[in-house]
Amino acid sequence: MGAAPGLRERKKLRTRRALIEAALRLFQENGFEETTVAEIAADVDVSTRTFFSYFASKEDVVFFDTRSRVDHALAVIADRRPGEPVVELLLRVAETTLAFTLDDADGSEPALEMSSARTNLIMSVPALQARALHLLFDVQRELAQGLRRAYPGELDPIEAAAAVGMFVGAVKMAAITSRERDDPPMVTWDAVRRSVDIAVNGLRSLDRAPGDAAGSWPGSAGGQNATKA
Amino acid sequence: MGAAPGLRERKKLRTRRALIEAALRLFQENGFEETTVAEIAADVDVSTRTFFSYFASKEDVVFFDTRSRVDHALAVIADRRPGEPVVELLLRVAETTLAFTLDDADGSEPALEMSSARTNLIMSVPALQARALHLLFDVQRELAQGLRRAYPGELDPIEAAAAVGMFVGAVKMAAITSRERDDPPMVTWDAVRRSVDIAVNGLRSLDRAPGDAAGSWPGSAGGQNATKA
DNA sequence: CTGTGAAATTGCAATGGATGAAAGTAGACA
DNA sequence: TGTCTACTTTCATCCATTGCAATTTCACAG
Repeated sequence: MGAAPGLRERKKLRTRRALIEAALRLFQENGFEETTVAEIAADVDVSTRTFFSYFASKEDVVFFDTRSRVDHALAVIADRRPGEPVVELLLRVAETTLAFTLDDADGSEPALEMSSARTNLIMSVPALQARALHLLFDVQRELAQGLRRAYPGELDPIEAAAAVGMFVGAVKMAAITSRERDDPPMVTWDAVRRSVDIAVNGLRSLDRAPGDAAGSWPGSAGGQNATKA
Repeated sequence: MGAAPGLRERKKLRTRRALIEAALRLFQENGFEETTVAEIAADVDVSTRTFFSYFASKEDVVFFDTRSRVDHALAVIADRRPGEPVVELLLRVAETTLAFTLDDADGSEPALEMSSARTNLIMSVPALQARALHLLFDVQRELAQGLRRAYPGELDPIEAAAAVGMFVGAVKMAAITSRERDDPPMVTWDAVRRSVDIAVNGLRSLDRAPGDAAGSWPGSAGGQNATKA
């Protein structure tokens, strides 16, 4: 790979990171809308104009590490195991992506703590919410395309799109619903598992007699945590 | 309901409609970004400031009829038939909402033609895409809540959220994927039906031997249209 | 070293969306 | 007819975002 990054590159990386850190800190301390791009730039001692040569918008700083995570997921899909069912692959993508994220998505920052704070920030700022949803949408298209390529002749574009859409859709709504109720991480985690079960087994499974075994993930709580209805 | 709308109300309605029509027309003719709010306002002979007392943002004019459609869907959910399975209800919500939309979502406008042109506009303008996704997200939360209320004791918040998320997610991605390839309406329609089938039967159903009967909607083409993979 | 070209940064001006405040105007209503 | 109130208009201002031209800073060949 690239041997000598070169001063220029290093400097750019440093500036980028500084902008990210300053931005996230200021957003935390003073709020997103309250913080102006000028302030962020000033904090890093660059011109406002420079900020926009690093990020397309004020919102985008917050999602600085999205790309690497998506690429990771796409890689897993591209390397799908021969004969592996679509469900299995999607499950594996979810697992590994999470692991990758918790590990160290980019190359710095205390992933775990920051991740949570950032999620709160995103959920509480409409503009960020919108950006996140838009980003997620584009990601889904990429995933669907990757899935299609991984199963040539077996999965048509519509099926791939629907599969990704329902999987992501289920997890997204479940996760958000859980976080909204201030569920502790473990409970939210279980909510995600359950939503995956539902996606795997279909909407029909919701109408079968409750107490119906459906666990499809190793370690699933079994889909039975009757949260306060 | 309200008997005499009163001149004041009528005038307000008229202004609102005029703004919507002017905006959509200008967006069509000159493009979304190219059109300024000032131009729209000028076209209707009101101040720019007034525009913002009718719509929170430039984007929002485009989604003027979303509210009524959502309310319609929520009404269907609230009136769910006793003993009706969740899947059935969701299917029915989709059906009736579509019918309602084609009919006459608001009270004017040639629903069909406009609908398509508007979708194209939305899909081609990032800002509108983002707004649409954000709106859809909020809608999903409302639907999930409605669903939860419609099945007290039978559906916990997570299940309701996951159900709505996967259903909407599947349909959204399938529909968009189809439109992107310029599929004719009929084909797109079939794509939606197939995505519903997948959501109903679960991701597992994708890995079963192809040619597996799965039609769950009256008139479904059978989920077999092998679109050019 | 040193010149030179490419890449990055900066300053500056302008556009346009969005909001707050004060003042004006016109229906609603007694 | 004369308020009361809702809706508009003006006016001022903030701030994100972008284009442009000038300037600075590396990378690199000579």
